[in-house]
Amino acid sequence: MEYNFKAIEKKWIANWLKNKIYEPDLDAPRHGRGKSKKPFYNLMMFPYPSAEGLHVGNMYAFTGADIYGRKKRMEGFDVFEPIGLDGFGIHSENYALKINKHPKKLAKETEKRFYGQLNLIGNGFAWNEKLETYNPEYYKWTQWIFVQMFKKGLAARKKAAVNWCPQCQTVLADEQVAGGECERCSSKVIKKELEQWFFKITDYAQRLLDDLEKIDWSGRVKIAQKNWIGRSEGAIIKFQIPNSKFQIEVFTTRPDTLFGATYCVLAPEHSLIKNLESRILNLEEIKKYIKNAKEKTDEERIVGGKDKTGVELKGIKAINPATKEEIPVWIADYVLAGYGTGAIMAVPAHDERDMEFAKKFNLAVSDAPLADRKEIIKKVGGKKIVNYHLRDWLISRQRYWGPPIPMIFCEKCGWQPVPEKDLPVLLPNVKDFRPTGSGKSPLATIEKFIKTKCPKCKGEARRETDVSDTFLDSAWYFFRYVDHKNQKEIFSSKRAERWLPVDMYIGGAEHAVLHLLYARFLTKVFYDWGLIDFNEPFKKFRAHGLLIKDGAKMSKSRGNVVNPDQYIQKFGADVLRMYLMFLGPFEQGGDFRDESIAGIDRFLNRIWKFGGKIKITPNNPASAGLTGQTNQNAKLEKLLNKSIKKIGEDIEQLRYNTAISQLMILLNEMEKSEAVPKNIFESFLKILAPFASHLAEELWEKLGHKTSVHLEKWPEYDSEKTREKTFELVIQINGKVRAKMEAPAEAGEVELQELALNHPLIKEKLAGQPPKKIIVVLGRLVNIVIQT
RNA sequence: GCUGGAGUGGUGAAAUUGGCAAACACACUAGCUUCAGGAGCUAGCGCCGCAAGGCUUGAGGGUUCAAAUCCCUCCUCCAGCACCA
Repeated sequence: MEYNFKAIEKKWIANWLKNKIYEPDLDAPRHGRGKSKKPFYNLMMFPYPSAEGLHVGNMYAFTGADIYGRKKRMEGFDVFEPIGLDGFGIHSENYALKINKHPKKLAKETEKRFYGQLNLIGNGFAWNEKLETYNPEYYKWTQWIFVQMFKKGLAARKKAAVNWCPQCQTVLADEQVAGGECERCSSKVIKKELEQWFFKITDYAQRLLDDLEKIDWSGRVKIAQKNWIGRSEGAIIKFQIPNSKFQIEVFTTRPDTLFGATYCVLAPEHSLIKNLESRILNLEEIKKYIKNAKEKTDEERIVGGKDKTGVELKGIKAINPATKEEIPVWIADYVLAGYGTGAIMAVPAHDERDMEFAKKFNLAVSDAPLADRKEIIKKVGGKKIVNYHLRDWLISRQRYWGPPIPMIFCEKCGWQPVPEKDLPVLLPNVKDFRPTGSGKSPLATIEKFIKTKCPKCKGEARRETDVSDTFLDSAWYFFRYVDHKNQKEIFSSKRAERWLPVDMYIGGAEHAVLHLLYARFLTKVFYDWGLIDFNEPFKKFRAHGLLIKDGAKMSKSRGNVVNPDQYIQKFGADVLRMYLMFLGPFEQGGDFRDESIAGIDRFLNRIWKFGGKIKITPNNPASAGLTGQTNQNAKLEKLLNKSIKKIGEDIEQLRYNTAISQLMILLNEMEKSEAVPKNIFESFLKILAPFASHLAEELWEKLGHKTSVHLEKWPEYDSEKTREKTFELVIQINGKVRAKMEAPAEAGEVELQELALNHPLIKEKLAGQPPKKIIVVLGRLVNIVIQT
């Protein structure tokens, strides 16, 4: 009978749903008591639903995560594997703009489509707990978080030069600018001076850095976060401006080079410049330079970096506190306003950039010796400080498709949070959701929305019209999964205590300094508020690799994006799942090539045929007597035990490619048998089950089982049975293989040496020459070293 | 420039962490089979060589009885950060 994957997969998807085999009891007591099992929160990064449908990259990530979860379930854990949609935000909204469909309408359609597809990929999702970030039941709590942040002093409005994407017509957080381009639409980002809402993630910089030590995460992601936080230790040193009350405060990591500081440089935005205006002799020139610098994009400032620009503040000098010499003061845009004090002391002898600048403008270069690192700061009245590269999280977005920021401005009382009882602030259903281009959100055009009462004085007031960053939605969704219907509180502490923190999290490395950093931040904030008793959200995180097609990353612009639907249609979900996992190590990614799917398709068909044809003998092969078949069974049993061990270890390390190859080796061997003991075939189905979830289930049922193979216990291996009685002894002469022979596994050094020296081929090669040295590696090889 | 990671057959990749390089597949070749199809089965398949044999893990050197694996020098590719003082 042909393997009818369509019917079989459909049958089991319905069966699993009906029997709720992937729905843990979220309220079960923690563990130990009664029948409740140990909880295991198996999380994957929820997708943002683009209308093109599920990307094969999503399926790759989800399959890898699901296999891990399925094994944990079989190991006796109560596995919780939720799914949802990150449907609010610029990505979804930009697509809505492109096809000119209202985001709300589009969301309903993509939701249906995505859930339909996700239902077909063979994952063990807890469908009852699904959530979408654009539902008021969800974003009510996103807004609640904002209100608490404000009340606790962690949300504040600041005027700053912020990133502005001219295409998306909104501001962006630093983390959402990659190489000077908008993370979403790849437009060049420009700087704008605007007043915006920020979350004070910088208050948590040190904790975010320190706690990286205690979590089990992919190394590359930890390193990326560490670099992003960018701690550097240094000092602030003051340079007095003669005949004035002003000083230039500079930040340096090398105070010991102070003697070589031959000029100072201020960032063009530096506030001191205004104070000194009356004394600047070339004020016009300076003003022109400042104006120019502000209009440059980041890109221009960086690319222009090779050719530094700057203007001297004529009439202004500064005194080097170490040498007491008067040195010139410049402004230049190679000094950044947002880092350190926005001013530097330039030491051309020890800094390439300063040297470049000095050369261009013919400034003095000093080769003064280094000062003593320990004392110098005190001597010149400086102070030690720690600086971070991390900036505060810019949370405002001048867009439509997000949770309105729940704040109200009153002329009398200032900014007031919307009272909790009035949440959610519903996103109004406007017709024109397009960005206005005026620097304001589309909500700013809706009088009815804006006009409100001040919660404090009840006077006339207006609402904030910006929405919050979509990364706020996704920074806490894993908390909500455990209690997504709760409308009284963000989540119950009972459920959080049972299920959180997340045991295993799998997702893309591209979120290293975005989602993964924000989620850690909010978790620490929740901890400080007493909502939870842990301060890291994900105990274990593994970044999966990237799927490549035709040698390049899949992207719409290249037109090489693979949609899983057609493959599921043609081969079935099991084949696609296994094919994706067979491509290469999960954490490394792989090259998607149509032609190689055939190998997995054949493999699963062979399993199917084998399951239909084989004669199955009773469990105990020893009782069958000493026949040739028994020898074959003993061999099979040994291979099975080895396979259970290897596949178990491979899954634990996400090395699914080698686990699958071991399954193939096992099938190859089983096919050589005329009859296979029932217990061996059953074990094979169990270790196959995490990979080919439907096929394994169908064959399991065919063996007469009434319950799901996915609820079976993961087989144990007998280490006694993985051990061979003999091994192939490799005999080398001067490190080159000259002969091989069977040798007893127990053989000692002397015995192996004897065996090697007496081997006819070796005897011939040696021709009576005495060995200089003999190295014996037990259970492996003998290397005979002779004179050459 | 800085920080990580990686370079192994025609292709995707394995290699018990210093012990037989190329497992498992794809593609290819030959044969069988077939109501001819992108099906199934069998065998072969790193390179040179008729063979014995020799060579082979980006390049070069080193350590070792033994190196894809450790050390040094260099080259290439990928990812992230980048005028952060």
